[in-house]
Amino acid sequence: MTEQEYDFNAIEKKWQTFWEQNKTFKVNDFELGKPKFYCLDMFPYPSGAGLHVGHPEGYTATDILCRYKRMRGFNVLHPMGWDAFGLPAEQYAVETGTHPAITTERNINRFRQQIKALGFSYDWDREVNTTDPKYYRWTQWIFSQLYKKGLAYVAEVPVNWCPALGTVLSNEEVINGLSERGGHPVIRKPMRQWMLRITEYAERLLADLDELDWSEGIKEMQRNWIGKSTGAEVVFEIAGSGHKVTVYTTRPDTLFGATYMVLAPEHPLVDELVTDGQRGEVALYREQSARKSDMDRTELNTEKTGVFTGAYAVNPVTGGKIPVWVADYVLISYGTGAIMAVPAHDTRDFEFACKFALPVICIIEPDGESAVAAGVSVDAVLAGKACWTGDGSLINSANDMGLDINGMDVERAVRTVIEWLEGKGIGRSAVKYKLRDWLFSRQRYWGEPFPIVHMQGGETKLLEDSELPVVLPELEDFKPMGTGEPPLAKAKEWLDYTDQATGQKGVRETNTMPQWAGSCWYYLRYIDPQNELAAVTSEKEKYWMPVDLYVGGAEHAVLHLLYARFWHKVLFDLGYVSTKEPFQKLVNQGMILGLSYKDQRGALVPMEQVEHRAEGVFSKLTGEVLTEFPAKMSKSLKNVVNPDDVIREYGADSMRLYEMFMGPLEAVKPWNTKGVEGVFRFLKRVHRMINEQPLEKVALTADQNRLVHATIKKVTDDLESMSFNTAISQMMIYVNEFSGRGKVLPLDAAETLVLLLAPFAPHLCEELWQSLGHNETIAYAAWPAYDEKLLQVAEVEVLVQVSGKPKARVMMPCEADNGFMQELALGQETVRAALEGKTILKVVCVPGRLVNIVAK
RNA sequence: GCCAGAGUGGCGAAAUGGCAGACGCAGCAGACUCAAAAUCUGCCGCCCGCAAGGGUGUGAGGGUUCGACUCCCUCCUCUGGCACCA
Repeated sequence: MTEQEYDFNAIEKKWQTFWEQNKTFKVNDFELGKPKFYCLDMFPYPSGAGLHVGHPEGYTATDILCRYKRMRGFNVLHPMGWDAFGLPAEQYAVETGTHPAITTERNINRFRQQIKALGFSYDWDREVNTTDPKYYRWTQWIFSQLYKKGLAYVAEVPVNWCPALGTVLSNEEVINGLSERGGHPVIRKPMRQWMLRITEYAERLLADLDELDWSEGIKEMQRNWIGKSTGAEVVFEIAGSGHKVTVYTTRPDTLFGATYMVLAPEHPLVDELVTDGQRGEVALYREQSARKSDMDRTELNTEKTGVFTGAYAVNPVTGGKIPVWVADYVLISYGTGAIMAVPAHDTRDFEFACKFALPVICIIEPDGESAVAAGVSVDAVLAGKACWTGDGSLINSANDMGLDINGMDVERAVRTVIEWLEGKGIGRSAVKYKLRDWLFSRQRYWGEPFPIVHMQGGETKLLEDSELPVVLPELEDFKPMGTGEPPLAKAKEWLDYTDQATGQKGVRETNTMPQWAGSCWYYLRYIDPQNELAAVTSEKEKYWMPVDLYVGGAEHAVLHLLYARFWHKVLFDLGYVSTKEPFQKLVNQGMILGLSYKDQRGALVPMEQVEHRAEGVFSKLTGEVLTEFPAKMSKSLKNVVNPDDVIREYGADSMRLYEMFMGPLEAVKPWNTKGVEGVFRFLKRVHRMINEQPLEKVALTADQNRLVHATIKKVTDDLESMSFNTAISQMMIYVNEFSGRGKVLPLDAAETLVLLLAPFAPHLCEELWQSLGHNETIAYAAWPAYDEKLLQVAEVEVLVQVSGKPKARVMMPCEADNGFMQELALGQETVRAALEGKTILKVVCVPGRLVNIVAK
């Protein structure tokens, strides 16, 4: 055979064209006799910067799995699309006047071309784009369903208003009180907003997590976000007035230790309760805390503030009067916006009580042992000089109204107090969640319009399904008004609406939906992307759902995944989808970091000032020694790796293989271009081996056969568990064994390798498969099977240890029994020498592995 | 502060109770070459030793076990998330 170079460029172009022209990866619904496999990637936001090396990591993993599943006879749904609404395109439009639709289309084309260059086996006929009216028509339709079900409502709520950007921002877009883009200050401002009642689904969103095959870490993050707590609501009377205040507490057992009460500054009863003497001070305090930005709130975290209202509440178990304070460490948005303060057993209350000299009454004697472990003095707690939040024994907790919990532990006391309160009708057990309703409107242009019209009569009208989509109007000027009025308010003609039936006039809703909307249901649209009569037809939905595997970055651990689950559950309740949960299995790929450098003072040094020498890494400017460390890729450090460059130099197959070889998919790992050269060498070797070594139809030796079957087993098992890195290692071992200049290569060994490697390096393997004489694509060739019997060896090397120290290695039959092993081991000269003058206490035999002789 | 995850050679890592460091990168030595690239061969945790060999070693300390990177307890460090949620 003639020498051929591994021309990855020609090979990759050839097969990408082949797949495209032959629609190799077009998938049909309802394939007979094939199990389905729905494998989903988190679709990208097509930014102007193009793909970075993080995107292909997850995409490569899913592509390998999809190609493997096809070879195993699965009907595989593997689609791609674009999450294209969002702020960057709109900002760009404001700056340049370029319509976001144009920017978006340009970016999508770039992304599509970059993704195709990696040879992913997507069914491109199912591509979706959230900004396409044919798509967002159904996003609007789902909103209609939410609205009809009473899950969408308008409320005046405080939002993150950024005056510099002239828009509200979501909580995720605000970092330490500054806007994520531009770093402008953000203030709280009440505005009329659309909200979605996600809180109504809090319990199910929490409970159904248990059935999902997600990492415990992600599930725990969702649980914490939903933040369920159980406790009690207790009614306190305000002395000398008819008012009652309900507080929420998780520790009703500590009621005897409640020495004051705190209301949130925004609590509606503050005005009613405040005494004339305190009115001025309270008003001032409320004003101050209302003005506090998010940044102030986080920074002032440490120091507690508050003022006395002058009013007193009556502790319902002691009958004692306790002062009512106003303080912003109590949040109006959680619980009832009012608390009973138990400084002896709550760290925040303790801090506050110390600062304002409020009484501290200990009513739980700490467990001695746990107090010692926590470094807390029991005497100090009993004297009210220290705070104890752990378990213990109740003291000073009895009254003459039939309640006595002295001596009980916390758990029993909680139950007893709740029963007592319920009996008296002044309290009840209660469940609270941290989860808040979802602020669902934005004052932006580049988002889905709401299917809502405000009629002249004041009525809010939901548009008929036949009136969808409400298409975004063309605008010349995308700038926000600065008043909080959305840019759509400028689309004068579009705004006017006339009801076809009644002739009534109205004005369209000018807010748009947040970027999350489109991504809440895209996995359903892939199933039936062209359907103009429904978001998805029921038969197809039943066939494909749920998503069997969902892969994406952990940055969406809470929000996207929670929002999508919420919508899915609503659609489930309405009978539009057949599964309770959308994503059965979820895997989060770890971030790929760039190599970064810092100088002696710890200052970051950009890549272009870094010089590599044999002795180490130095700064080109100062000549000082630099330290290498992995950090997030960033424009400022100039350490962003562009996949295009990698593909140009080493090819898409090397790029794919390297990203999988770096380490476990879920681990965070640093990029090292030198590593790409390693897998590139491996692929060159495979290419050379099959093209240049004499290929013969010869029988494999027993050792070769064992390696072939062991490799099939290892690669198969590793693919099932998504351990791509070790599967690649095994194939390297295989190639190291079979390759060599002039060495005869058994045809079976060659074919098996090409089949096993095909999901990882599909272009090269299609080419090699063809050169091995196959006319069909390898994409649907049968996955090799292994024979467990061929993995077995007649004899194994067994390690003989004396008291744990290796002393000899002995070949023994695999099925040797303990007696035989022991005898053989004791017969070894080195073993006998080591046992000289010692008594054997015990012999441990592990068949096929080792013999350990314990002697003294 | 709370929750989760992770700490193994110069580097990415492997081994989930049985010979730590497979596989790869970098490095060193050699072959081929006028030379370079590519390719091939060998070495490659640390310490002592010319070597044979010995000692030591998976963040630290303790425990369970014939045997621990792996299981249990305490602590330290790093990463991610949440953060006055009563």
